Amino acid sequence: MEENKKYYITTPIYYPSGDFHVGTCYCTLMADALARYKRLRGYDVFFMTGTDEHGQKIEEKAKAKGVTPKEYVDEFVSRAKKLWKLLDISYDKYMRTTDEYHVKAVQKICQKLYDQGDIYKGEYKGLYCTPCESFWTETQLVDGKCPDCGREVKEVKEESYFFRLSKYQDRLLKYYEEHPEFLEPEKRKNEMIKNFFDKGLEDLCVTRTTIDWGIRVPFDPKHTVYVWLDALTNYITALGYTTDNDEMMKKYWPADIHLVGKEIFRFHSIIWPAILMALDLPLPKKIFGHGWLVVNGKKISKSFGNYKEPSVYINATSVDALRYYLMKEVTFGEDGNFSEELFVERINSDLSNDLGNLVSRVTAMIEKYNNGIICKKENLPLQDIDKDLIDTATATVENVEKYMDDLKTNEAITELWKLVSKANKYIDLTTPWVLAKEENKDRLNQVLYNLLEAIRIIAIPLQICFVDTPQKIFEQIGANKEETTWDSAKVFGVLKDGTKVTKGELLFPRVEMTDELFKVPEEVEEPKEDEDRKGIITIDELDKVELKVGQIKKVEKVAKSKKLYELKVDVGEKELRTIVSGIVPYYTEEELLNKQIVVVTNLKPAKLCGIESNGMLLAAGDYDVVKLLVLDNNNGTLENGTNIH
RNA sequence: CGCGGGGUGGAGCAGUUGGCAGCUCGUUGGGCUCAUAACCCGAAGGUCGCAAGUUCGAGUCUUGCCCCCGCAACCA
Repeated sequence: MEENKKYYITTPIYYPSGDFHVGTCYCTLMADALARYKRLRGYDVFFMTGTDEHGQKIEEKAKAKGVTPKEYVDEFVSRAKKLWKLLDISYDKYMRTTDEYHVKAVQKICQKLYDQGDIYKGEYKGLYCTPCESFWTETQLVDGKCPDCGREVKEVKEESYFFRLSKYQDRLLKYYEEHPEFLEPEKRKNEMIKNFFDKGLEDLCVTRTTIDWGIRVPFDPKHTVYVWLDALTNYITALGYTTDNDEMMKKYWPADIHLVGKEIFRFHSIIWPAILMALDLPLPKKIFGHGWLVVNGKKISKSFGNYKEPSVYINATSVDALRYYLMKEVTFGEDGNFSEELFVERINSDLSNDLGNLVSRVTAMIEKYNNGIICKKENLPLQDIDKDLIDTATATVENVEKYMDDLKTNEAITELWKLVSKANKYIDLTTPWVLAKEENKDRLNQVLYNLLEAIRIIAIPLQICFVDTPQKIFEQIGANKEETTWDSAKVFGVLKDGTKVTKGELLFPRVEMTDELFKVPEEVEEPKEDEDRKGIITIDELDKVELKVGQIKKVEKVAKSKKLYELKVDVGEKELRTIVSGIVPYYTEEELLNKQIVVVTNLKPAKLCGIESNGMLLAAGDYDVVKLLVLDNNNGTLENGTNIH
């Protein structure tokens, strides 16, 4: 067993521009599980999470809310901490890039890199939209114009400082080759090499003059430090790097694992190691890029209607249930599917039926047949089924260790459930209720004791994943502290004779899937009020909208697009109107042909995929359902071009 | 030819270095009554997207094609 070993694990520091959803929780929960595992194994764990609080977006968000950037991020951080508390995240430090020590350390790092020539002054060339204050690349432009506002962009040269990333290309590649475990999963490493190294790394722009909300560059204060040197460095500044008090740095660096989402894997696998090389610091041992959660098969997004506050799931079930689902159902490193139906299914079958029911039936029998007292008989012969149970139990923890060390979290959980299943089967094979009837006390007690031991051995590694349940189990089976240590789970026969067992409340009550279960509580609609008021129009304004009966005469798919039809519509004019409409997923060409529909005829023309659209079809629905407003005209009396009031 | 991920029994997934195709749920027949209508045993159900190739042998390697998803674009 490794003595006095340390384990430094980090999540990314989150950017306070959006809301947390189950996907964001996923990363932190997995990091938490790994941290808990290492603590159980006796490691000195330092687990850090936090927020990346500078940058233009924050400035804008704060402005929109009418608060200072600092007030804005403070508010966000307090919400984040509340969520982590709800999820029982066992972080040791919450890192904030606005903290004084970080700001100072980043400045020192910049200065050092500048002094040694790794940062140099250059020119950043880009296409800039002044009203939007944004840079765009050629490919992002729409018809050569700003994709946000449609206005002209101009080429701007901005004085900037660059980090000599290209200088480190060969060293990085060599490092990857010599340390195959450095970047995982392997497919993501390959992606990096293929996408970036094969093309050659370019030097990296690390300062901006257009952003005010950031750390000042010490040798040129009109510049602020851009995200790379500000955010990535948090992993070392939090340990006191560059300060006199750098004991933490000595103790915990290099990090054992940076857990990051696949979208920021690139920064962590290329830029961050290069910065560390420049600072002459050892590299983290592993950077793991996990996948994303999709909800009901789709990316989590408010516009898909599949976004919910994580608390909705927790309040309807339990923290342990959510933690279980994410750890068991998602293959670590791959994308995973979260669906409410599957979530309920897992709770009922795995947690209620298998685990919860096992504890329930065993504790009930001990109370019923032996007044809740454990009777340990040391000298009774073991039958084959006993040996089988004991062998499985004593092997379980070592298998869990093996899988956890390989970051195969779902396999680790599966391993535990093999023992759950074995114990349930053992009850059926030994039929304690028959033994009780036959008054075969010795065998009955032996069987019940074996079952309690199996439960104890299950509950110990369960602490990796669960935060409440293991304690409840320990209380029910009367296990004390020494009987719940990690190593005690490798030994069968730890619980003492005479221990009191108490059947407690159900660990996991079955959950019924209803519409109400995961209902989002009615929100006080704060920002909407203003919009509503703005949304009210007068009858005169309504009259401005010209609605006419139109008939679709010709339908053609727009080749370049997945969603667009080019329609020729008769609205009673000499020529047919060309209208481009994004309803390919909802209607076939045949369905549309000759339909009479409602058309907005005085809408300003717009180009879509190069085709000018002159009007708009009215339709009901959102992303899932779209139904055109089709006119009921079975007599054929309604003429195309008729006004609609 | 923009980049990437994926297509495995009804559903959700696993399949490490190529070697008789697995898991959970669901369905179905039976057993049990200690337990949260829970538990246990048995059964049905797959030409592993399509086609070709390498091989004694391919879900696993190569090539081509089809489809889905994400980024991007766009959603009038």
